[in-house]
Amino acid sequence: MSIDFVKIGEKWQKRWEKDKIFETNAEEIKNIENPDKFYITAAFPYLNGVLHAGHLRTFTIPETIARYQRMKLKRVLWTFGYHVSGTPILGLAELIRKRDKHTLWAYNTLHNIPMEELLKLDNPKNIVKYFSGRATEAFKKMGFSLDWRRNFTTDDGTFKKFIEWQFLKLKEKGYIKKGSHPVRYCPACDNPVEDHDLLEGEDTNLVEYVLLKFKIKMDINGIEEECIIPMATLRPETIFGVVNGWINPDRKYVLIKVYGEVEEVEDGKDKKDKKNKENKRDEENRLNYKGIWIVSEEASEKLKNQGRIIEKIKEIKGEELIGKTIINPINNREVPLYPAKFVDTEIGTGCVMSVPAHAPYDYVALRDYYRSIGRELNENDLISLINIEGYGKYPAKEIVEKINIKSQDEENKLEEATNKIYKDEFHKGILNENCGEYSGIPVKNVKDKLTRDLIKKGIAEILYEFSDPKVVCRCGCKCTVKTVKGQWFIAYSSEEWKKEAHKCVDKMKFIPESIRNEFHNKIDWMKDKACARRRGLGTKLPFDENWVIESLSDSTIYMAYYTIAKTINTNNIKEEQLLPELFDYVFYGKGDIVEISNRTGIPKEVIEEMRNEFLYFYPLDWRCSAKDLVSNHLTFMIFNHVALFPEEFWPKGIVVNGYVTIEGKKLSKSKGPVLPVEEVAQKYGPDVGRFYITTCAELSHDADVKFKEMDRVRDNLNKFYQFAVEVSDVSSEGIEPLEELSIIDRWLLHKLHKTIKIADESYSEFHLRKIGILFYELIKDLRWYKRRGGNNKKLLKLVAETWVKIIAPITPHLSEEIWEIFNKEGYISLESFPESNEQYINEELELGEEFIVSTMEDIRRIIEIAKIKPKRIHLYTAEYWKYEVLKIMNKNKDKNIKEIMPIIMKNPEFRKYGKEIPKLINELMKIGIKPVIDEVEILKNGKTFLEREFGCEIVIDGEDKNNKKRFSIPYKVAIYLE
RNA sequence: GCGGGGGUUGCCAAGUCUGGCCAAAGGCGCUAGGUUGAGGGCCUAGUCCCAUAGGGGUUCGGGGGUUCAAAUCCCCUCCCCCGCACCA
Repeated sequence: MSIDFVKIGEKWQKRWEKDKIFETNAEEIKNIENPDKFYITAAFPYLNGVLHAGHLRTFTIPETIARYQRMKLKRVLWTFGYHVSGTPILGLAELIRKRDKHTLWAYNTLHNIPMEELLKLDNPKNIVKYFSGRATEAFKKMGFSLDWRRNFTTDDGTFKKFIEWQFLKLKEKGYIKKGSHPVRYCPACDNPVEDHDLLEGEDTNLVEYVLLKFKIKMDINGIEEECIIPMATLRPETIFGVVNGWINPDRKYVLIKVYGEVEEVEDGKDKKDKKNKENKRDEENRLNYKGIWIVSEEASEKLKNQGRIIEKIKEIKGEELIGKTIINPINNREVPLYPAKFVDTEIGTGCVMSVPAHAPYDYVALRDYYRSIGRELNENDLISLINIEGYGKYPAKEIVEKINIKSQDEENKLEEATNKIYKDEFHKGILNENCGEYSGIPVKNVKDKLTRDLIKKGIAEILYEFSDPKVVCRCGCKCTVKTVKGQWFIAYSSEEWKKEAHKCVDKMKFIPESIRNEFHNKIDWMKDKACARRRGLGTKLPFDENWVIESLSDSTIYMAYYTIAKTINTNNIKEEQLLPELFDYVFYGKGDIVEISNRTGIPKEVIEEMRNEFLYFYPLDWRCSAKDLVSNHLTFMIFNHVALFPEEFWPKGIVVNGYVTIEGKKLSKSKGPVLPVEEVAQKYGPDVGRFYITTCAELSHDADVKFKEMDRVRDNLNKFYQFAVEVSDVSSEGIEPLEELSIIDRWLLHKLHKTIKIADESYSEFHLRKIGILFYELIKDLRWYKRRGGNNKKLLKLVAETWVKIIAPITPHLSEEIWEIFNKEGYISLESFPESNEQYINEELELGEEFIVSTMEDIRRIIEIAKIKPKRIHLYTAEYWKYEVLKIMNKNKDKNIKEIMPIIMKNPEFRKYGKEIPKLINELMKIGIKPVIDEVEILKNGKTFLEREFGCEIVIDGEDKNNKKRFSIPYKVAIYLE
């Protein structure tokens, strides 16, 4: 007879729902400092598919903890919303509308959507509706104890009002900025390209080239004009060592007039001016003339894409530039332009500066060039700018000679040499006396500062380039880097904001603790984040309706919205009523409630309820998520909280779990496996799924779902059920007083109370795997108890009653079912967690059983090796003085052997065993320093048991046969088989 | 490159913070026995090598060190995974 986990799942879910036992309301606040509440959330799911095994793991963790805290009699707020902002849902709708074959296949088979239903999902609205329905279904089928009145999607009008309020506040605080921003762009599609729209080059990064504006005199229409020849480099510090420039003589270069746009500075105050600024005539005036530039033809396109307006004057061939003099803007040094074929005009500007002291390419190219004009390159031609340990003044020269590079054609060798030199110089190099005010600064620290300084002086600019030129859009066209103008940013780079965020991280709790540091690092790394996009679902920026708030930016403080969502939803409050003043009152207590009530048309009491819900449940106690959100969402959450809420409402803790794979395979929404949550519920039943997913791996580790192991979980839960059924008709009332219980009963009671204690701690530390281990231990203990002859029905019932509560947070349906079988009143979900009683905890009982086990193992071992079938087994406990030694060791646990030895030897009684003592101590160390137990008593008590086990007579401390007794030490009896 | 996490006995996976009960939990697989008379079953024992009395030997990516004692602490080194953003 076994239990149907699916059936009991449905049974109890129906009852819970009918009785609304998981709906939570704030209490009238008595003590804001320490209310009896517990507020936990998980990062809500993005709904472009069904919930999968990864969601199951991340969400079951807080679900279990919520149930545990409820049993600790806290008022628990635990609910879910759905994330639908951004472009993926739009993209999915598009694919379904186009009847994309792969998409239809994936959603039909992997996400389990009937084709008829699937074909209707050709617009975002239907997708949101469909998947939110499926998600809700999945949560319910897994028995999640959620307050559904607080559910919403990020596309709901009411939620959008909340986000508008958030962004207005951020702007007021000066954390919203406007600027330009480089993006990956497809010229054919005329659109920014997202990761999933790429055919090739997903791993490509943007690299910042520094353009150093060298001067050059050029003849234009008969007039000599001063032009700019921008040298592109990744190592701006080498500007101090330039001895010439390189031009590819065979390629096309252009002379262009370059204008930069004056950045519009948005300080949030001059909204009235804004309209004027957009006026065309004004735009002309905002152009900033930057002179005539000479760059490769390809580079001129890039400049155009990256915020410069250009006007072409004429084209020339590279060779026309050869031999001309260019002027280094940092020191006005005049150097010549030489030809070099290695110059790739597709990279940078097609103009390269030559630093032969530190760049192997330059060194070899210059040597080649000099040789072609009949002279030899020597050290006087080089300018050293970096001192580096292990190298002389001219590292490039050194390495070229060392690995014997003969000419520019030896590209592999040159590449190798360059990598080596760059790496060494970057990590170990220090700028030398040729670098003016920068001398003495390590290379690795100088780049940013120098670049900033040079830009400020007007002698440098930035040009973005892909780290790998092969970036191809889905349409087949090569992508470029384009600067988006007028982009809105959240100013996460702000130093004071970072300071607050660090402070918050310092105060928070983290599980695992090691991620705390990751948050600190991430905060330091934060740059301004583009927070709005041209398309996608979500909220429009309240102050610029051309932009939609980007999806990671509209989900940073929504936990605050959960607290009031119930009031908004149940009172059917309309979005128009949710004015910013209302949120100001609810979250800040600002403004006059009567006035706000009049303005919004929301009754005063309702507003007060919202205020109270927020005050009661905030701050958030725990935020749960998988580890992929650490570097984005979770960090943003911290930033936004510290910006928008006073310190007492900052989040208190973050829990991060690892990923999930299925039979070793990564999850994939489009390729599988997915393992929809509903499938787990239907195939295994909710409790089996919940137990497995919370206990199959350590929290922070990745978990690999193995179906076979899930079967085992089902078997073990079933075993527990059988055990409960067996004792269901006895009462746990009237168990004998402790002194009258048998050793093995006392042992079981000890184990039970110790387990409660450990389970309690484990739950509060999110150590759910431990609960699983304890559960398996219980099964093992019960087996041992029976084997040892234990059969106290009342006690067994007590164990069952206690354990059914201990695992209730993980297997609530099974627990309810057993609770009902036990004829208990009410729901176990609302019962209180068992409490451990110290009076039953006695470690010696456990040591005693371990002693029996190890004795049995020893006997069995001897039987096996000696191949004897004993007629009689003699057991000898150790001589008295050996226990005395162990006692001394127990008293001096903190001391090492060297220190203990003299303490023992101080006692003259032990001196006569002088030679034996060090050996004994060593052996005892091996066994471990355990308290002395009454071994004779324990053996006597277990005699019958041992005789049954071995099928022969056991003699304890009888006649010393074969002189065995002397080998006995504490915890290790001497054995003689007869 | 920067930042983070890892490498344990056939496999999965504890142990590492707080050195000694660590030849190293637990699970899977495998082997033997029992129970049962078939059907994902239960129980017991074994599963690095050697050993006819509980012993010995070699192990925890590799190398070195500290210590009476190291999977655990320190130094060096090799390998694997993840993140580096505007994308959820």
